Amino acid sequence: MAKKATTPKFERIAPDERRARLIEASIACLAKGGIQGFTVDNICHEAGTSRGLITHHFGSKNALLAALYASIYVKVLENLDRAEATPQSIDELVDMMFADTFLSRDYLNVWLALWGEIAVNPTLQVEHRKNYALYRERIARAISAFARGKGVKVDSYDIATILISLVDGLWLEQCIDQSLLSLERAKDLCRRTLAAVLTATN
Amino acid sequence: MAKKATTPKFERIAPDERRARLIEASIACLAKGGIQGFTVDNICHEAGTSRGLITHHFGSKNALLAALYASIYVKVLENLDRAEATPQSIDELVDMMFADTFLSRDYLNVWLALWGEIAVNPTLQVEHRKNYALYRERIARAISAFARGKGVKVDSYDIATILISLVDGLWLEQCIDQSLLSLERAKDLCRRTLAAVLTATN
DNA sequence: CTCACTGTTGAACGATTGTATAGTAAAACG
DNA sequence: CGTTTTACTATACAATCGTTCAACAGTGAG
Repeated sequence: MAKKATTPKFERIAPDERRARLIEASIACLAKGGIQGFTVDNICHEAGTSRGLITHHFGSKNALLAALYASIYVKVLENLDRAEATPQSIDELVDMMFADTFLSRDYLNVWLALWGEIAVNPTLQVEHRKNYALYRERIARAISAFARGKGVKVDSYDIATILISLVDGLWLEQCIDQSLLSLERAKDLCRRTLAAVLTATN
Repeated sequence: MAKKATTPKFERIAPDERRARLIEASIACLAKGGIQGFTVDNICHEAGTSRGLITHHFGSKNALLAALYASIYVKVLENLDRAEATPQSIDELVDMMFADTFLSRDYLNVWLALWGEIAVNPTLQVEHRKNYALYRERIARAISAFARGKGVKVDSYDIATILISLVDGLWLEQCIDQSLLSLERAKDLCRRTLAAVLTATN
């Protein structure tokens, strides 16, 4: 036997990178099995680590869930910023609303689990309040810019709230059963509603 | 010791009645702790029975959840039938949408849990498809009747889909954090949107 | 009253839950 | 190279999970 050329028994990486991987694995588990699939066993198996790492890096499973929520909203806001600042048409505006990766059907169970937790967990509630305000802020700005371009004066915050709720509702119904409502028809109905609301405040 | 006047050790009631009570207890558990609170221990403690009864009356916990879902939708449709057939104003129509007991904040976790299950469980998916169709049917009829009264011609199914989604979305946001959106403001935004959509198709 | 029926109990089962912890090993530093 | 640090593994733990099952007991029929 010459030199020891054995492969390392485990990969030792920076804590931030490990945390990111555990969050990613957790999202996959949530997507697959909802909050019931969000177990230490599932997550660590998905991440390819042993079960001790969640406690080591997050302190508890609940803390991991909170970190997961924060991480998702960071990305949602980033994606929004990457999108065009001022949509030129209602089509563009609606597309922007539906564009986000996290509004894919795969994430239905993720959002359902998070919403359920937010309603119960005070820490997440505070986090949500902040994030939702930021989210609505940007949507309102986009609406405001779009309306100004058309020479229309609107209450952008009200319309942003309507639009967000409508998109959430349509997305939800479409996720739950696509045969009842396709994504394309959901967008269509959204465009139609938005057009009506924008001209009504003319 | 004279006659035996001991209180019975348990209450022996008709299977249907027992099933109803177990479903009621299950709803309470779901409301309190989401799908994580939906455990045999919790449910039977809430219902005041021993743990064997769920298997005996439903076969399994999952079957109980399916029965619960069916039971809720029966009541939702009943409530809708009890409501005025043809709303005379947009206010009445919107009030009708928000009126249902099951759109109380207490039921947020119940719906989140059920939606998560529907998306996964094929049996519930079939059940949902049927129920949602019935639900939309009645909403569409109400819209149609209302519009006819106003002398307006509308595509009542499209508008029903929009209205249901909007109500769901607004209700959701309002449940998750009331400080971001109150119920009264949600109704207000709903009225405004509905009015705009109805006049736009004029 | 006696018997059959069955709604109901409660203990027991193995599997799985989240966390604590002792020990291992990879990487950084001198 | 040797030492220190700490990311990491792996086991153990009590608690709880859903389900099974044998025995109990309330109720109506005969």
